[in-house]
Amino acid sequence: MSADKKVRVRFAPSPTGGLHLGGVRTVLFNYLFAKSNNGDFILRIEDTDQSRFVPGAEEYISSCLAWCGLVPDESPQTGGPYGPYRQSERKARYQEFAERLIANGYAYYAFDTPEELDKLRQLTPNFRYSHENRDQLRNSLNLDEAAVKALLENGTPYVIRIKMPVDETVSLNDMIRGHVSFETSSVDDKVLLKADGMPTYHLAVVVDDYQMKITHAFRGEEWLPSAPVHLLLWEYLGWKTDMPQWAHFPLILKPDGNGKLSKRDGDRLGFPVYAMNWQDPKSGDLTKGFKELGFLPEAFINMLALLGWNDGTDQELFSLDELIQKFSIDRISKSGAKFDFEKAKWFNHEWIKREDANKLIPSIQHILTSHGVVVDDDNYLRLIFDLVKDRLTFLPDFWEQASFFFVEPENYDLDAIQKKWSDEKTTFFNNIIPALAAFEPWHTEEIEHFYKLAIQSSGLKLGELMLPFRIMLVGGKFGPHVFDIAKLLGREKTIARMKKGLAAILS
RNA sequence: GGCCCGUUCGUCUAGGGGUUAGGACGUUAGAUUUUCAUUCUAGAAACAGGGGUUCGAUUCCCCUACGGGCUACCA
Repeated sequence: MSADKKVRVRFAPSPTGGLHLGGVRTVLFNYLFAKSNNGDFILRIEDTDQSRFVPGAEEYISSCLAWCGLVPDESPQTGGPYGPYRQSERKARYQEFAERLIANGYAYYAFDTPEELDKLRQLTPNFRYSHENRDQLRNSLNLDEAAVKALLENGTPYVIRIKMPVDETVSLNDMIRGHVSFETSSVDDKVLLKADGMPTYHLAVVVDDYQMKITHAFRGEEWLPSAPVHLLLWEYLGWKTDMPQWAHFPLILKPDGNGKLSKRDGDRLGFPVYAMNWQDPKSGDLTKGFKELGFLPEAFINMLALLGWNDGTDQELFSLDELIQKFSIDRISKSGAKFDFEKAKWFNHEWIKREDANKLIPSIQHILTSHGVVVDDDNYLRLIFDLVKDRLTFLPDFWEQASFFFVEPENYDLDAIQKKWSDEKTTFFNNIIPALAAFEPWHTEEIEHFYKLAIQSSGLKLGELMLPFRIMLVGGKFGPHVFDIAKLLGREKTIARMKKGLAAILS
């Protein structure tokens, strides 16, 4: 790759269901690399497996990227100069290149049926379709030309396989792992073109990366074993000088034990794995996403970025812009990272605290609406949010922490105060309620001062009269500073709640 | 089984031939908040093992162990 080429990277998911957090991290690293190099980020849909195609999955993936703020420069939706961006729509191209490989002796037709191969795999331990036994199978390597021609002409289904060379070493210089090499003899003759005329990943990724002028090909570590196939294809197709630079990202592992994190682990351990809610169109099953749980996209992105990458300092909180500034591939670690939901929660908490409240108001409004509450004063909502945001792990926690501002308490935590109640306290409240009703100005500090003064002159203890006041306004032993609550509730509601609360205590 | 990748506190990680091996999450203990949470302070907690190389290895090399990935007409 010459240095003056514009950086172009791609994320190439297959539209088979929910978008896994590992997928989002791959997107993120691609995106950060592209944007930090003034490059383009491309979304390409790998829909070559028709049997696994799931309707709606492509749109879902785009929505997830949009929510995360990782918007592609070119995609099936937006188009671009190197389309189409769906592999199913590029079908004809692959056939042509597969034939070219055969013509040049780098690939061959294979007529073995899947059933025949299954049988062989059962019968022969460690069966591989490779140089060791390809001359005993039904393919154009051992069939004579006329026989092959006849098979082709009468429509016998076939696949095209790469002919892996014997005893060669292919190697790549991975941007994360450095020099990695493979012996070609130990690699199978992978299928390049399937019987339905669609390419497999191996062919498609090379053809598309070439035609879309991809400069850097990043993917998960699970692809490393098939890298020699791709390397050879770049060479055999005559494009070696245009081959992208490779990087294989470490895997995201399950929190307990080891192994790749899967959707099942999330179900089992009680946390989301998908970026957004995903409803399977066939089964109707709904899988929860980070978005709907109440994660801020900034927190989700930040958490993912730190799973396998750091900037070398102690900083852990980064905005997307900061990440673009500071990202570099060579600070990605080589080893897999276990996903830690506790830490993910911490990131969200931090982002709820630091995010501009105005940005969150629409989401807060949405939460209130879902509980049947309408608040038309955004400014009032912002004041409340600022008061309770320290106590939120997820955005929807706002309801538990602040609903009493909008809905009068129905039940009171009477256990906390009733048994220590006294006539003196009743007298105190009977006096303070009308006094507050006339008190000016209705400001936090002034109310607090006035209330405490009243306690003093009553001869009662401060501690005995704080909690009852809180229970009257809130219903329970929680919430922010009680005089802040009174202030925001307003005089009228405060007085009404005190009266109602006192009645409940005395009942 | 074969091939490939990896290994620093429980977890995410910094570091790198000579350090009291640093930070964060979680955890423990205190303080503050006359509610709860937040916040603050302090503590416990790690270089997989064995060989080299070296005056000196957690750091470089090799082996072993362990873990993971791949091994489909799936990506």
